Order: sequence, then C-alpha cells, then structure tokens
Amino acid sequence: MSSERPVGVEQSISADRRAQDPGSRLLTVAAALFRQKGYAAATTRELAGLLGIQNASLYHHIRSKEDLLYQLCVDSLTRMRMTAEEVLAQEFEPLDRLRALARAHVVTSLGDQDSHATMLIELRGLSAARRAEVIELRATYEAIVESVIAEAQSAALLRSDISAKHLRLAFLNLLNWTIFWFRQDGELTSEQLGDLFADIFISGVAAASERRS
Amino acid sequence: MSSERPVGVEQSISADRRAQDPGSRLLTVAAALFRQKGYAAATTRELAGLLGIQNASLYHHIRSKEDLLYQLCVDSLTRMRMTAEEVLAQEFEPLDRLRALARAHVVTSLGDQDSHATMLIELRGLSAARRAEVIELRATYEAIVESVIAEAQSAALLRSDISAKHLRLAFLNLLNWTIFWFRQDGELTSEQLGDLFADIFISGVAAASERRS
DNA sequence: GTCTATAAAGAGATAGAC
DNA sequence: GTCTATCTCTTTATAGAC
Repeated sequence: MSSERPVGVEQSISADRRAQDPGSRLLTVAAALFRQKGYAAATTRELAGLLGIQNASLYHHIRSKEDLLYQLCVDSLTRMRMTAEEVLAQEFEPLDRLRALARAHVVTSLGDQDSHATMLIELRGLSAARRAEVIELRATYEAIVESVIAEAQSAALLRSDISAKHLRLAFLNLLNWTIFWFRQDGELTSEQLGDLFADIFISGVAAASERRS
Repeated sequence: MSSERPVGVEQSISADRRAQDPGSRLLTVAAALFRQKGYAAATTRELAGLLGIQNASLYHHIRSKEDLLYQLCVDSLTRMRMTAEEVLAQEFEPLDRLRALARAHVVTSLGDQDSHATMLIELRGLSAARRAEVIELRATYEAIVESVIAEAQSAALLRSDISAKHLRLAFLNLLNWTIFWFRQDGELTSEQLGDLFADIFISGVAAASERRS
C-alpha cells in the first residue's frame, strides 16, 4: 500500500489523526466516504478503491460494511463523552461549565467532522440492536449536557420557565447543525464558533435577573 | 386503489394535506418513506407497496426515483419561500420580521416534516445539475433570512460585531435541527417552538444597547 | 494481506398484455 | 392505470489461490 494519498474524498480527512495504522486509516477513509456519499450510497468498492485495494481485500479487515458504521458511531460518541467529562472535571461554576461544554462540543465534533456527521445522520443504516446501542450512547452524552443546564437553572442563572430538556434541545440544535456547513478553511475556527454559540445561547436563555443592560 | 391506508410509514404523514389526488399522494408517501429509510435505502418496490400497487405501475406516474426526490425538494423550498414572502409583506419592524420569520420557518418546515427533512439531508441523491438547482433555491431563501437579520443590525437592534452571514447560520442552526427530533404529538407545538427559538435568538444576539435588565 | 473469480440477492427501469 | 414478467446492472460478501 502506497503511503501517498489518493485525491478526492480523502482530502477532507483531518490530517493529524491516526494516519499510519491501517485499521484506523480504514475508519477515517470510510467516515469521509460515508459523509460525502451517504452510508447507503457508498459502496465497498469505492472504499476499497480509496484504500488502494480490491473490494474482497477489505473483508480481511472488516466483517461487514455495517461494522464500519457502527464503529464510527461508537468512536465518535466516546470522544464526545470523554471531552465532556474533562470539562466537568475542570470547571465548576455552572455557566463556565456550559460555555466550556459548548466549546468542547463544537471543537470535538468538527475536529472529527466526517465520523461525527455520519453518526448523527446515518443511524438508519444500523441494525435495530446496534442502532439502539448508539442511541443509548447519545442519550448518555445528552444527559450530561442537560444536567449542566439544569444546574445553571437551579442557580437561577438560566430561565426556568422552559424545561431543562427543551433548553438542551435548543442548545444542541444550535451546535449540531454546524456539521452541515462548517469548513476547516472557513472564516471562523471551530473554537470561535463554539464561543459564539455559547454566547448566543447563554445570553438567549439567561434568567431575567442576570441580564446585563 | 383502496381508500384505506396501509400501516407503517404512512402513519407519519400529516393528515390534512393533499390526501386525495393520486399525484400528490405519491409525493407525500415518498417523502415519508425517504425520511424513514433514507433516499438511497428506500426502494421503489417499498414505495409501490405503500401505495398498494406494483413496482412497475409506479413508472406510469414518474420517470425515475430521482424525479420524486427532486420534486419534493422544489416543493418544500417553494413553500418556504412563499411563507417568508408573506411574512415580509405583513411585518415591517425588523425584530417583528425576524420573530415572524422564525415562527414561519419552524411551523412550515415541521408542518411538512417529511419532505423538508428529505430536502435538507438527501441532496446527495440528486444529479449534479438538479442538486445545483435546489441549492440555488435554498440560497434564495437563506438570502431572505440574512437580509432581515442585516436589516435588524442596521437598525442597531442586533449586535454588529458578527457578520449577518454568521448570524444567519446560527439562526438556521437553531431552527433546522428541530426536524430530527420534533414529533407532532410532543410536548410543544411547532408554534411554541418557533416562538421559543425566536426569543432565544433575539435575546442571544441583541445589541448591547437593547438588552433589558 | 491481497488477489481473481463469482455467488446470491436486490436494485431501477422497461415491454407489452389487459 | 395496473398487471406479470423480465432485463440489466450493481450490490455485499465469500471461496480459494498466492
């Protein structure tokens, strides 16, 4: 296998991560392909082509195409959860936590844009059992987000006339759609976007008593 | 063709719209199927089955599966643009316009959830030429949104340190992701969600001089 | 670990009868 | 407008050699 990179889909792969080890390279290339074409429309032949091998050779490394999707989803959500837990270990003031969580969410998901986008929108490609597993991982992550929001509500820092659940949905709305338009070479970095969204959300749902004039 | 409805996918079709005319019923059922399974994974045989006809009979009504996707996208964006233009004809104060636009966007897109979601996430299934066409329609709509935001910035009602483009992206982030989790039988109506998101966004990006204490 | 060859199933779409 | 029958192509995955 040549160490030179083919053109096309693979250009969108973030250069810093796991480029050497063949198993991880497979996942990275699969994520880029799945995001570009969609999981169902992406073929194992295309994937093999990007890796410079024949379709049949792929099956020495994986058991099925679905295994790749599943692994991408689990990896992506594991990274998200770990990053969120680091935030909770470092920040303790509710609004600091929420700001840091927004930033971490945006930076981590966009640093991993191919697999994160695939995880978010291609769940339908998984078997019912695996889909349920991934949805559970996602619920675990979202529960962390919701608990930080509820904490800020308890401290009277965020409005409490809307449930923590719906504030969490609004928060993730604001952050998640970014995967559809963010470009690494765009005008704003993921850090800047994370800060901006944190700012908009916190100002947007601050408790009335907390609003600055 | 029986007038009784089969079970399954079709349950998610909004009951009020265009249920009689066979051409529109086809589009409605296709939208529900495409949203549930994804465009690429949905088969024409499944679609025919939902309509109570054979696969081959489908081709009396359409020329190709892709035609359906294309038509859904165009219809969905046409509805969005018309609704936005009605808002502009009725509201003139910048923040009233923005509020009404948020509400209209949410209500219209969720009233049409299957085809709107399909339009937003299944563009990859279109040929390059048609994809470009739909992207152009979407850009037209988004330009309306951006112009209303820019108008509010010019009136010093929204912060101007962030470009209208990025405020528009944040605004649509907040609104669009709702298609992934909204349920017609959920706790909040689309009207309530539209108002909530308008509130969050406008409070979140209000100009400093406009913030209430 | 990769190859050639191919199996087995399913896809979109068409032909032509009724 | 719908049917049965079928064409043609592509898909995921496997067998077995090297």
